[in-house]
Amino acid sequence: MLIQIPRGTYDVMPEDSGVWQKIEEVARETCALFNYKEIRTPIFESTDLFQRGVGDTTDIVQKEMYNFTDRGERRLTLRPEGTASVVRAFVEHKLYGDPQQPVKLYYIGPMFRYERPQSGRNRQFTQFGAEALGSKDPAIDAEMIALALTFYRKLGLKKLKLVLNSLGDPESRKAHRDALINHFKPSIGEFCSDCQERLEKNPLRILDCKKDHGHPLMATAPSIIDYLTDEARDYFEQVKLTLDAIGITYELDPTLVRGLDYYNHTTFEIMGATGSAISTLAGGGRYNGLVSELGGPETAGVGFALSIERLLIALESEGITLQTGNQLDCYLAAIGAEAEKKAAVLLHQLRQNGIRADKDYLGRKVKGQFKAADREQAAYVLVIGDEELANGQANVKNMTDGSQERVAFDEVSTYLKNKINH
RNA sequence: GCGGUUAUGGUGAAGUGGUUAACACACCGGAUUGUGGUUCCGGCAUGCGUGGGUUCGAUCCCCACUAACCGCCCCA
Repeated sequence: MLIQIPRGTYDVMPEDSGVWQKIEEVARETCALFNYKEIRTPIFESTDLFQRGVGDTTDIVQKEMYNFTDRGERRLTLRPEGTASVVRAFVEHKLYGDPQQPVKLYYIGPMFRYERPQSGRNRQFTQFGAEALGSKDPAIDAEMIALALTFYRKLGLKKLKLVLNSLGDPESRKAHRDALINHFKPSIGEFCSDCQERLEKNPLRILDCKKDHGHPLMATAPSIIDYLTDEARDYFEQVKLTLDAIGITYELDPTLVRGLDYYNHTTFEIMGATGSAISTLAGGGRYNGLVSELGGPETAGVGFALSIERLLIALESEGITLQTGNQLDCYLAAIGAEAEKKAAVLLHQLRQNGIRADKDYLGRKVKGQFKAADREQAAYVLVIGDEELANGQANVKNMTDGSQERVAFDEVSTYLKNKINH
């Protein structure tokens, strides 16, 4: 039996890789615009990093990690997300001592979670994320959001919705958590089994439940907003004011909870238009305790991550086709053995002059060579036969309008360079 | 981890318990002895996800497995 690709993974085939390259290019462009520098960290890390960073009680750590032991008995994990690694590197390389503060970083790369695959959910998926470490200015929370939105808009997405919430500082969170437990506990028997479990583990999640969302206690549940300390409330106000000032609209959702333990204060999600149930394109927020949790000095941090796979779904459902520009400039069609030799030489010359060129290697007839040129969307076809060899000129055909011209072999490169703009 | 649907060539898909598994697109060749995107003609699955079983015989019936898709949970 044929060996198949592992479950939940996929190949990006040549016909699609141009789109991926384009997306990555726009991501890098956007980061340059916002002055974020790339960081590349390993694809696997110590299991401990994620247990401590992401949080031991999260679903990610409890059931979705790809863990393995290497030959040296080290406990390692394929990274399920990017922030923990970035913070680890930040601490390990003592970037908190860098004169350039805050430290603004981005990454693009594969992440791994053991999950049941479905639309927009894979076991290996690709995240583009950014992190700003070392500043607790609410304006940088807004910058993070602006970066993600700018990236999406550059790609042409229009149907975007920003959802915003604040989880407050640890003090606020604790007060709210206690309030939730008190609110639901007396009648928890009326809720689904999942919610009963959530009561002690993570009462916030009860508010997310789809089964019980009609229960009267849902509407009257205490909102985190009411439990924010003055300081946390003021911080959140500043974030909103900054967003208002730069014209970014948002929707407040006090039930917006993120799945990773490290979040506090601002959390946000960007939703997009997708055909199916999953519409969260990006998620992020502030994680002020994480750096010290991982052994660094008390350092503030904000970040987001977005999935390229989900972005592709959103692009498709908005009917956007990215321009990739992988077309060939020139295809050489040769007739006869002598012409074949000449074509090989010309081909090399064209390429050295920066012209994307190719020729036939299957001994096809002229017609077949033209078909091949057509498939490659070649802008020009250079025909070389006995006649051309005799007078030292190639027959250059413009494939768009069908016109043909004779051009001396020596001038072909210059001729084509003038016609092609890239 | 749970539930539903599905699995035939490069692609989309029809089909039957029994000699050659429709059709369309794509591809290859020819008509057009040196010119693509139009037209016409021809070629193109010893094979119907994998492994078992029932049967004289299975792509079609039964079981298991695997995978994909959709939903739940959760998330990007």
